Amino acid sequence: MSQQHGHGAQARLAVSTVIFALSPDVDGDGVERPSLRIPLVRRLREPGAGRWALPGGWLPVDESLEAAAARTLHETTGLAPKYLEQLYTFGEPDRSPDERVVSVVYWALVHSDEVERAVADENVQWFDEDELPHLAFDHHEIIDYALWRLRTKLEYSGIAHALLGERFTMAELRGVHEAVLRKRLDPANFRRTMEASGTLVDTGERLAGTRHRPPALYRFDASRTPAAPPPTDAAAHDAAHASSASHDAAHAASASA
Amino acid sequence: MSQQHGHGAQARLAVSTVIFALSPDVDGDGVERPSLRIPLVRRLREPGAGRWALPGGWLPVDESLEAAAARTLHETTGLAPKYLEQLYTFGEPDRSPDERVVSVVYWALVHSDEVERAVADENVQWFDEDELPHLAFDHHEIIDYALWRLRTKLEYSGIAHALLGERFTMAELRGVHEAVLRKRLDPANFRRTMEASGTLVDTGERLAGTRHRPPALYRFDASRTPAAPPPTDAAAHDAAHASSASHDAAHAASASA
DNA sequence: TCAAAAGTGTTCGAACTACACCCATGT
DNA sequence: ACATGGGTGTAGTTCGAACACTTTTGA
Repeated sequence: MSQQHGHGAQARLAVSTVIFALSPDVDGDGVERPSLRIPLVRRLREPGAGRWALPGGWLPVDESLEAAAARTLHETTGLAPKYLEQLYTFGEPDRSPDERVVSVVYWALVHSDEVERAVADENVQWFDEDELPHLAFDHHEIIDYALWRLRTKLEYSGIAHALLGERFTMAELRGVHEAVLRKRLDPANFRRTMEASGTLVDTGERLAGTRHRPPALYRFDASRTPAAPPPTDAAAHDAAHASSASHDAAHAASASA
Repeated sequence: MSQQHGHGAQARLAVSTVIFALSPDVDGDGVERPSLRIPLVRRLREPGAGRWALPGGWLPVDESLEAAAARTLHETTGLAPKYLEQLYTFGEPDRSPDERVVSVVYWALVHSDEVERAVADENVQWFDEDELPHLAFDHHEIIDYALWRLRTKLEYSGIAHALLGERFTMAELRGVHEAVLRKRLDPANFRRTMEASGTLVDTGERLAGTRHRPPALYRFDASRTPAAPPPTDAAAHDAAHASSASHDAAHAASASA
């Protein structure tokens, strides 16, 4: 029952992404606390023309959800995400004034290394996490949710490195945590916690040019990641690292009774 | 760019639900360990006709995602879910042989009180969690993921009660945890952990008719639930309790650059 | 030699585990 | 009275927070 609606009266499927990156370190010496930044695009057509919105687009019939999110991200920022994960699917019937649109939303983390190359013109701008403009639709709620996810996940998972470059100091890594969690962390305890996680590798190199004692440079070792969740491969919610394809799996609607 | 595809070449949107309930307690005295059961429907048409699949259907244009999941659940089991939450959206292009189908999957917990009334005929059957039949599409992966979610969430959230009735003993609640987590729990420590969570209320009543000392009956107090996540109201992933509407929010595809 | 961050050691208390033990009821 | 789960007490352990302290560099 209630199955055949014909292909005409369907909701349209969109994919959007909440992209996070760190503000460039002003001094380059790690003294300044970095802040979280999010790129938004200006809507050029109705509904919501002129307002800022999340980068996204309609889902092409032959493209996977994750691939669409990655493409969107690249088209907007010019960068490749180091981390990409499905966030939630928003689909209230009344969210878009004209037609029914269901949006599968992803969230992404981008290297600070490459942020300098980021696109930014009059229609694409990066906003500070706590200085967001008036947004189209309910994109503000979506971003709030993505921020909550990021903060929650940071506390039990080693994703902070995805916002840094290949090599980083312990202080830089701590700076990411402090910026995201919005609170100071004890350097001694932070170091021990990270070392205990076993996901960091001391490269042997040290960062010269600081005003004082040169800190060790670490890199993240993905192979040492704890245990990944059992489900659909990279399991979307609590695993892994972008790029790895096939988060998604098949399914088709089934008859009821 | 890459925006207008026309309304013809779209993916179709389906909603499915993984429903969990406890097997009826055989003896009624809580001695038997209950087990998790999942209702499946037999597909009547191609593709995958004859195979078992998750209850679900096409998304009507004017129905919210959650409402569609709840309706599906009711049509299949004849019951109302006590807990309903979005799980993940599956959308690989090749999952369904004929056309592109994107499925928004929910998971639900159902009262054991009402499970007796559950529908079950030749096209709707309840299967034990570890005795699933050959499933259509990748529904097995989806169920595995839902099971992982259930187990993970049980450990930090008080959702176990949603599988029981209004009033329950501490041993029954522990039985749910043991059945879901597949391991024995220390009765003393379990009791203290639950009492410390502050979400249980002693009704003052006691369960008579047991072979020995009558245990106290508790009920769950939703108002004492810890702090709900900030985002979109009930916040889908880590909050809340079904029924409460408006998980979802608006969004429409936006132009890029 | 001094400032400042890198990095180490130690103590404290909360939270969880294991397990001994008493309590109340039906038979 | 006794078997059986209901329910309480308590000691050991683990883990993170707090903070004193030593090390290493540039200026």
